[in-house]
Amino acid sequence: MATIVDVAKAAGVSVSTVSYALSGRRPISAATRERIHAAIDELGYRPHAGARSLASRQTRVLALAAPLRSDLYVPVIMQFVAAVATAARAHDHDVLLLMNDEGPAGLERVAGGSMVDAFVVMDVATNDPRLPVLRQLREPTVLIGLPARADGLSCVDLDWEATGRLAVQHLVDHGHTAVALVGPPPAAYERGTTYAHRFRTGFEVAAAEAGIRGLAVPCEPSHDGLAASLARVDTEQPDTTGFVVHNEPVVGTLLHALKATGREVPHDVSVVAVGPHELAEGPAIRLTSIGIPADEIGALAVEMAADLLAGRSPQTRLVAPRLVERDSCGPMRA
Amino acid sequence: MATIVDVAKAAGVSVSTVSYALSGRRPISAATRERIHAAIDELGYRPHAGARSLASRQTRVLALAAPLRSDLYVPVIMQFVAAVATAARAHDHDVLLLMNDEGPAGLERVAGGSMVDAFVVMDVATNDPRLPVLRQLREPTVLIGLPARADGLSCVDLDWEATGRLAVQHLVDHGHTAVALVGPPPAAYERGTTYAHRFRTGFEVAAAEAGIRGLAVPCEPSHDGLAASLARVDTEQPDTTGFVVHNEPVVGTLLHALKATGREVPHDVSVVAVGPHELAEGPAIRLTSIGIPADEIGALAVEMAADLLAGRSPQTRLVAPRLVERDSCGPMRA
DNA sequence: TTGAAAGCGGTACCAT
DNA sequence: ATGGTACCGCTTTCAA
Repeated sequence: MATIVDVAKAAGVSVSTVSYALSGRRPISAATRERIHAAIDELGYRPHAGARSLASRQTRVLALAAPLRSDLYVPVIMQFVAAVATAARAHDHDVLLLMNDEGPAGLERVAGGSMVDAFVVMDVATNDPRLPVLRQLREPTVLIGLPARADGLSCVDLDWEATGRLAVQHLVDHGHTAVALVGPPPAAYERGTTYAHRFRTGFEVAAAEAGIRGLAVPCEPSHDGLAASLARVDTEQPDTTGFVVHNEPVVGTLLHALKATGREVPHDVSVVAVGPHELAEGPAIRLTSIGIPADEIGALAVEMAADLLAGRSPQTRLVAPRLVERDSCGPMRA
Repeated sequence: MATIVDVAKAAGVSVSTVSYALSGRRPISAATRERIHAAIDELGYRPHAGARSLASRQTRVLALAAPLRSDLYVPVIMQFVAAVATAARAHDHDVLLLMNDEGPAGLERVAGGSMVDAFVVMDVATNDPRLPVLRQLREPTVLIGLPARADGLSCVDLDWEATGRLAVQHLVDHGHTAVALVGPPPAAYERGTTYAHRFRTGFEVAAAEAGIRGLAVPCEPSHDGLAASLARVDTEQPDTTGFVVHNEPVVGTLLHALKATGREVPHDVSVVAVGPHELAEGPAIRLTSIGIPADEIGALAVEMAADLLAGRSPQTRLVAPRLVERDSCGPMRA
């Protein structure tokens, strides 16, 4: 492997000049820069990342703590990961992948070893045990999610409460007066995953404000789970005509179950889905849906990490939900 | 941040002694080791990864090149990623995540910068443009997949051909004489993804050897795509009674479509699915399926990378498929 | 505009 | 069993 010394020799300059030519931190004459770049190309020179991080105290690597566990909807997780990785590359950073199951220890290990410049942390719980650790670290953090207390840390997420309200509002606009939320599994609520709670809160608040009935039931992501949840809705609020599904895996199942029980979408009942557009486009009936802007949020997270590295203060940004009308919502049947 | 010098001072020894106490590359008296570890704990010392990699020429980081956006079934990809990350940690390595869309350049960048010790590469195409690059690198590579020529590189994958044969054999055992493969989308075949071809080959060979009819049709992963593929089967081989689905997203759709056209599973037709067990357990009918042992393969990949780093020669390992009988296969109807 | 050289924090060789 | 120290390859101050 060619080193900076080799490049310097080949270009007939000092190593410092090569270094500066690369970093642009001091003016270099065009001619010199020319020769240096020629030498670099010829030798196939690449700076040694370790040496660089040792001398400069920055790694150009971002740690991404992701939940590779799969009680979450995997395609969306993956979209976040891809978005962060892509954005990181656009900022000339690489991504070190941390699995959430390593917990706080993993963060400390990576930070202590000076392996990364900053952290992006996904799947944040209301009182996440990683938060106190992250606050102590020398490296800045961006959370994807919104914990109870975010002081000192940047946060970015979909505005889940607004999302819940938006879903209800859409059904209200269509005249529905009894709506149900088929939500995430009980485990998601218990774990303190903030998005589950915030969405349900938005759902319930909007229903109350609109003066309609709203029933929220959690749902296990399986055929039987959906059947159980739907049965609950049919029992506790039998005249429900508007459904909000915040549980990707059961979307298809719900549609089949509704049809099987003689309810046509959108003639008899309306459905608003929350999830990626593919999910909404997949079924036979194209679903009116609210997307999860994972790409945008992931990119923002990296942007905000860059801001923190540039010395700016932590901030919280909530992305507004956007509803796409398709074919699954109609006026309430008389 | 405490450095090794601080630790040495605190323990009243030389830095080399601290270094050796940590690496275990030379004997240290129990008493000394004791004092050193006490000092380390007290100071919260962590070796600087960059300094270490500079001096030792190894990073304890593994690069994982993963397809983060594609027509592949995301949950399985994720399972591979999780398995590799977990196994890497078990080997005291971290994972640097590379997205396949960076292509060969990404590999060269990371290798050139001495950022990793080895590569694990997913989603390998028959004549993958990354292969020649990987062969040139100083760092060893393990491919998850099986390209046309694997010389110089280690490979690990499910034995897809055996998987295709196993699926057919199971249907043959139940007396079926006309079977159909609902396969991956055309794009997967065109991209030269090796598993798509190998599976179909196994399917076709086994059908031929058993003297039964076998029809393979690709399938777009959507409601309409499945409808089109099923229509093709119904036209070209109307008496088909055995289905093999090698296309996770349409499994549920296929089941509904069969029912909608009056075919009961397993009474009228049998179905063998290829994919994770959750997929097989999800639908109303529990599906007989052949799993994709992503955890095992991911762990093996890391194991094999460790082998290469230890100086052993590249090898190819194909994992045997395992079929789990559930409720979707019955004897052919008379 | 450019060069020389002192670190950065470890590892591992050479001594004792 | 332990210590001293020359690197590893780059960044950045200090000088010119």
